Amino acid sequence: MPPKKSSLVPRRATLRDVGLLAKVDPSLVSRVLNNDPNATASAATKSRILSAAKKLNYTTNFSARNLKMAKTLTIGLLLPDLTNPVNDLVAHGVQEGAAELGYGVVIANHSDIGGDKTISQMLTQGHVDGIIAFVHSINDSLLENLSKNSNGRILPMNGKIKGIECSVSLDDPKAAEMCVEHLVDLGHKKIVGIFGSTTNDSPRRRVVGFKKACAKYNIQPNIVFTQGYSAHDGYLATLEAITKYSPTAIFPSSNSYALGTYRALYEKKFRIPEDISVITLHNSAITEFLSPPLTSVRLPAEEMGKVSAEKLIDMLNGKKVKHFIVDGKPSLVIRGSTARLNS
Amino acid sequence: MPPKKSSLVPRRATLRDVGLLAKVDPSLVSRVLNNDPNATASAATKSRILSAAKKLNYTTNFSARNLKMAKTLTIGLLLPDLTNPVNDLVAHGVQEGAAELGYGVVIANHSDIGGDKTISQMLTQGHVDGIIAFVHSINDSLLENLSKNSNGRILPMNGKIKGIECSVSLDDPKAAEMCVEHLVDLGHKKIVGIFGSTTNDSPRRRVVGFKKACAKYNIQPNIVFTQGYSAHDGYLATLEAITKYSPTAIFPSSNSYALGTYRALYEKKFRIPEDISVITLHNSAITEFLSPPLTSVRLPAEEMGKVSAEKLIDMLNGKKVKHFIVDGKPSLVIRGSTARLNS
DNA sequence: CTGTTAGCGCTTTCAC
DNA sequence: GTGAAAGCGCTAACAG
Repeated sequence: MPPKKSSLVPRRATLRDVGLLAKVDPSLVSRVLNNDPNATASAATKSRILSAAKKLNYTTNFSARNLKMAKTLTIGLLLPDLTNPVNDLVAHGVQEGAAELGYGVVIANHSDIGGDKTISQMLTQGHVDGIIAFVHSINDSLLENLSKNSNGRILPMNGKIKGIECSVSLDDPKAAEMCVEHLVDLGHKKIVGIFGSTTNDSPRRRVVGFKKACAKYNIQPNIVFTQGYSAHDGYLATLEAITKYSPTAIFPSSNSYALGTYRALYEKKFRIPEDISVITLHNSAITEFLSPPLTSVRLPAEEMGKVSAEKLIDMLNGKKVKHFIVDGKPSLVIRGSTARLNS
Repeated sequence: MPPKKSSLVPRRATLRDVGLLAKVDPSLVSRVLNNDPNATASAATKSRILSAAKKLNYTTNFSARNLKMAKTLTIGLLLPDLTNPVNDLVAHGVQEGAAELGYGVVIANHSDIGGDKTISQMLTQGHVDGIIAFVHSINDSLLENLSKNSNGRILPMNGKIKGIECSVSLDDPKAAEMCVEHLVDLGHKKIVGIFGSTTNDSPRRRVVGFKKACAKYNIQPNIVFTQGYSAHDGYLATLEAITKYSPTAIFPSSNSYALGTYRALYEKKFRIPEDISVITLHNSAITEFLSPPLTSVRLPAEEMGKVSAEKLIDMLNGKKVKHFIVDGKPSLVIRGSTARLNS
C-alpha cells in the first residue's frame, strides 16, 4: 500500500488534478480557465478541461496565484466605525467601483481591538494591494508611515492626511453653505453650527463654507466645536449652543451630531421645528426616520466610494493621483425639521 | 553590467534578503522571526537577524506563508448591511475573539454588488479560513452549498440556516418575553408586536417568546408581520398596527423597525409615551438618542460576536460545534419611551 | 495547439 | 546551532 496522506477533508482540487483528469498539462488548464488570449486550445480540449474543472469543483488557490503574480486584486476599505449610516453608502460605492475593475473589497475598522495592526497587516502582509482609508484625523502617523513604506498604496477618503499627496473628498464647503442658505431663506439669523475639530480636514472645510455663507448674508457665524464624532458629542455641543447663543436654528454638521441635537432639544423641551430648526449634512437612512424627519443636504457619498476605488486602482497601476473633489452637486432635501421663523 | 530587473518600486524584502544581510540561511531567519520553539539560534545570531530584518523593513509575505501552510489565519464576517447599529457591536466582538486566538477579521456585506461572489470567493479562493455569517434568511442556499463544499467552514450567527448544523444565537425568546413583561408591569394590555418573517429563525424565536408572555399574562398576542428588515417596513407595520388594534403599546422587535414606529407615530400625532409606549430589542447607539430615548432589552450582541469567533476557530481546528445560545441574560434598559398606562 | 521548465517566498524535515 | 533541499499551487516564457 502506497503511503497516503490520510485526511478527513478532501483536499481542494488543484490545476494538476484537473489536468490529470482532462489528460492535459496543468499549464494549459491555467490558460484555459483564465481565458488567456495567447492560448488557443482546441474546442474539444477546452471542453474537456472545463468539465473536469467543474467535476472536481476546482477553484483558484489565491495564495498561490497571488504569490506568483505579486498582487491580490483585492483592496481594503478602512472605516472608523460601522455605526455611521453614511458608511454603508460609501462601502456600496467602493464595492461597485472595485467590482467593475475586477477587484474585491474587504472592510476593516480603525477603532477596533488590534484595528491598527489589522489594517497595516492587510497591506504589508499582502492581503490587499492597496487601502482606501476613511479619514479619521488629518494627523494619522500610522497611515502616513504606511503610505511611505508601501510606496503610496493608501488613498485617504473624505479628507486629506498630512504627508499623503492624494485624497478623494466631497464638496463639503458648498454643502455647508447650502445649509446656511436654506436657513436664511426661512428667515433665520441666529444660527449656530456644530463642528468637529478643525485639525481634521473635512470639518475644517465645512467650517469654511459655513463662515462664507454667514458672511454673505451678514449674520453672526456662531460655532461650537467638539472633539469627538459621536452623538454624545453632538448632544453636549447642542446644550452649549442653546445656552450660549439662544439660536433659532442649529446646524449639526454630521448625522451623529444631529442625533445628539435632537436629544438635547427634546430634553430641554424645544420643539423641532416650531422652536428651533435643525439641518444637517448627508442624507442617509436615518435622516428620513427621525421625528421630525431631518432636513439635510445630500452629498454623493456612494459616488465618493466609487471614485475612490477607481482612483486607488489607478494608483496601483502606476498612475499619479492628486487631491480630488467628487463632483456631483450637493442637493437640499427638505423634510420636517426646518421651518420659517415666526417673528 | 549584469542584467538587472529595473523597477521603480523597491521590491519588498524577503527572508532571503534578510539572510543575506545577516549571513545566515533564510530558513534560520524564518525560525527566529517566528519564535520557532525547535530552533535555538545563538544570541548573537538572533540579534543579527533581528536587526537585519528591521533594517530591511521585512514583513511576512502572507501569500507565500498561506500557500505553504494552507491556511490564512483570517476569518470573514459576512454582514447583511452596515447600517444596523447592532452590527458594530457584533463586529467588535468578533474582532476581539479572533484577535485573542491570533486571527484577523475581514468584513464583507451580503447585499452588495457582487456580494455573493465576494463572500464565496473569500472562502473558496483561500482568502479566509472560515466565515461567520449573520443570518439573513433561514433559506440561504448559497451559504448552505458553501458550507457543504467547504467541509463546514461556515458558522451562522444570530439564527440557524437550513442544512447547516451549527450556529450561535442569542436568547431572543427570553428577551421578547421581557419586553412584554415590562409593558404588562406598566398596566398595558393592548400590545402589538412587529416581527420579521418567521421563515427566518430569529424573528420566529422572538415570536415564540412574545406569545408565551402574552399567554402567561392572559393578553391578546397581536402581531403584525412584515417581510423586510428596514425602518420603512417597521413604519408600514406600525401604521397597520395602530389602525387594526388601537394598541396602548407597540413592540417593534428590532432597532430598525423601532425607527419606523417612531416615524409612524409622529406622523399620526401619537405622543410617546403619553399615548403609546414603545419598547424594542437590542440596546444600541441609536436607542439612547431617539426622542424620547427608547426603552429596550439589551442583548449581549458583542458577546455573540466573540463567541462566534471562538466557535468558528474551534471548527477550523476540527472540533464539532452545534447550535449554541449565548448565555448572558437579557436586561431591561428603561428609558423614556415606556410609561404607565393611565386608565 | 500543447508541454516543459522555472520560480514566486515561505516553512519544515533532515542532515551535519 | 545552522544549512540544504523540497515543495505548497500557480503562471509565463519558451519549445516543440
